[in-house]
Amino acid sequence: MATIKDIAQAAGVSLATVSRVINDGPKVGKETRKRVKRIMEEMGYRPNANARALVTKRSASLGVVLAELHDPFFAMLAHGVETVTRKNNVQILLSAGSIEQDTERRAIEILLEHRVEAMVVHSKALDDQTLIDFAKQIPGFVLINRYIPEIANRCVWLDNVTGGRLMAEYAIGQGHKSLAVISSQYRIDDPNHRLQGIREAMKAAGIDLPESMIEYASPDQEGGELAMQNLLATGAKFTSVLAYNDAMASGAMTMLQDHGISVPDDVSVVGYDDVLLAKYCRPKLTTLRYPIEMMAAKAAELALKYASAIQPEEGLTFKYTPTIVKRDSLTRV
Amino acid sequence: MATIKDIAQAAGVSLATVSRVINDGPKVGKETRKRVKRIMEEMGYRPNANARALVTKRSASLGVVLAELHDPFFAMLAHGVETVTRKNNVQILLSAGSIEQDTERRAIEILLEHRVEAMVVHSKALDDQTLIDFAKQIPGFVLINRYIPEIANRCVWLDNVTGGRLMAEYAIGQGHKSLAVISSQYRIDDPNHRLQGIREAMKAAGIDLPESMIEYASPDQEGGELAMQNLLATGAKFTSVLAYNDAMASGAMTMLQDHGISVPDDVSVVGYDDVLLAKYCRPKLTTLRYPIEMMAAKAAELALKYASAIQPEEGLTFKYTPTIVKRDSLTRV
DNA sequence: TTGTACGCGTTATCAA
DNA sequence: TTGATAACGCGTACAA
Repeated sequence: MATIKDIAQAAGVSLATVSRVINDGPKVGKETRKRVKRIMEEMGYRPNANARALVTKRSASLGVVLAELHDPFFAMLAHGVETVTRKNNVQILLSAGSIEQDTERRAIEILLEHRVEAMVVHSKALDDQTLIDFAKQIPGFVLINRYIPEIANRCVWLDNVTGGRLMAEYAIGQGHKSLAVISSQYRIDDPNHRLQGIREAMKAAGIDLPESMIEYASPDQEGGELAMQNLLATGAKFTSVLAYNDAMASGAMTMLQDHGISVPDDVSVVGYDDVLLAKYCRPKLTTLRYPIEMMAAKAAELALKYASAIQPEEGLTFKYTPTIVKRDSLTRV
Repeated sequence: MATIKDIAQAAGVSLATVSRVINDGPKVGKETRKRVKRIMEEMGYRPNANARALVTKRSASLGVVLAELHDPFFAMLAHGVETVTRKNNVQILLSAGSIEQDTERRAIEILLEHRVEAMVVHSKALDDQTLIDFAKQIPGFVLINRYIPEIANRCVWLDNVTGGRLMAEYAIGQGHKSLAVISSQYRIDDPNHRLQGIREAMKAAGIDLPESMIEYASPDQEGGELAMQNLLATGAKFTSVLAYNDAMASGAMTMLQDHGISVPDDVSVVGYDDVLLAKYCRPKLTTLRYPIEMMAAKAAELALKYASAIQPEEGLTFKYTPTIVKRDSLTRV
């Protein structure tokens, strides 16, 4: 591949001049500029981003750490980031970290080695201190879906406690008095917070939530089916089910329907996340909107801003609150 | 950030020695190696991937060009690529190209500037010749979801003609004699090929397919609803509908149900792609499995292989054929 | 076993 | 308006 040197030679000028032409720098003769451009074209010249990054210490790339790409949720996240990187002419460097300490740390380190300017990180496995250390070390380091008080202005997160509360309050407001809950078996913050919110709302309404009405399973369609199966097996009575996410809600609905139980006429179901399938499944899912795409865009903007020497103000906070999306899977009782 | 020079100084050795330690090179004293490693650890040293790429002319990264990340289909594609890059310790550099000539070309050029070793490209807008030129220029250039005879061994693609034929043959085999078709309004190859396959199968069965039984709309849920609405409005009679993809099929089912028409009892529906929602929607969608994840993994493997000087044999071809996934949206009639 | 010195492709500083 | 030239951080012959 042709280098700047080849171009200079072919054009009969110096490296410096070519460099100026490439970067639209000033002080280049009109004629010279034209000629150099033509030759670059002819020789199919492409600037070497690596060499450039080396000398400028800026890589025009933003790193993204996430778990599984085929999860629609992460796809939305990536898309949110992409909308802002595109606007800023920045490339995305992906690093997958499958919710394990070692791989998550490694994912971050790899991005560091590539000297990405900024970084949007979705980490559930690493402990607070490790992330705080990274944040101190990397100006453009922003966490998404996680809140750590010490680095609050680097966190873009969803208030899951309020989210849980909203789910329960809505169901209760629609007359439901006996609720079941389907939660995730992974004891990370998210399910804990959502559950906490649900508990708060139910307590405020004077409704009991015995542990027997909570089922834990893997946070996907199969988990939802399994959890519902277990719930039904206990013979417990309930008029509505609050699920950890839409996939579980969908699984729960399937299992209910397989048992000849109508949704929402016999049992109502509420999801969480509002991913694509919430609109596609039947009945359409009443759920909580998790504005992940918007949040991811915000995170990317912040990361880029912080990276370009604009240091964060101390008091800032980027908390988002989910909102109820009323569709067809919950009915008044 | 500490450089190799800082480490050398701190450890009282030369650059070369440190470099050898980093790359697990031979001929380094056991003691020295240990000491250097300790100091690297202490100083938080991270090799600079850009500098390394510059001198080795290898970037340990694979570029991916695709349209929209939030489309589950592309999310699967990205995931397929990711499974093999992970195994090979290669990073993914993303470049989105939203099905427009200029952005697609630009996306490829950007990856080129980053000197990615290999490239998996999903391009629908660029013309054959442009892609052929890129392929000739870049050893690790592989196309996915597209077939160009001149560079057959760089193409990983799905046989959509056969796919269309399979859909129609299956419906016909189940006794359906009056079929409607919902196609995409974008006149790119994919819908054309699928339609062609459908026509072939119907012709072979001696069934007519008048143009009035084909509706064209945008290839998403809304498009599916709209197309079905139009179909119903014409008053035409049909016992089954073949859709361009699962999203359209899902939209069509919704619209049918809204009109009190039962699926599959009154009208059967067949999708294409077998994305997540095919399992989630009700009734579960009978559809064609598009093994995009496997294909993407294959493409990534090929790209990496070709990039590492192993040049493709001439005769090779990477054609995949979809298969029918029988679920609940089509019934015998 | 270790060190020296050059080159990778580019930008940026200083002269001319 | 242009041109030398010194970095940038690293790998690697070659020498010691």
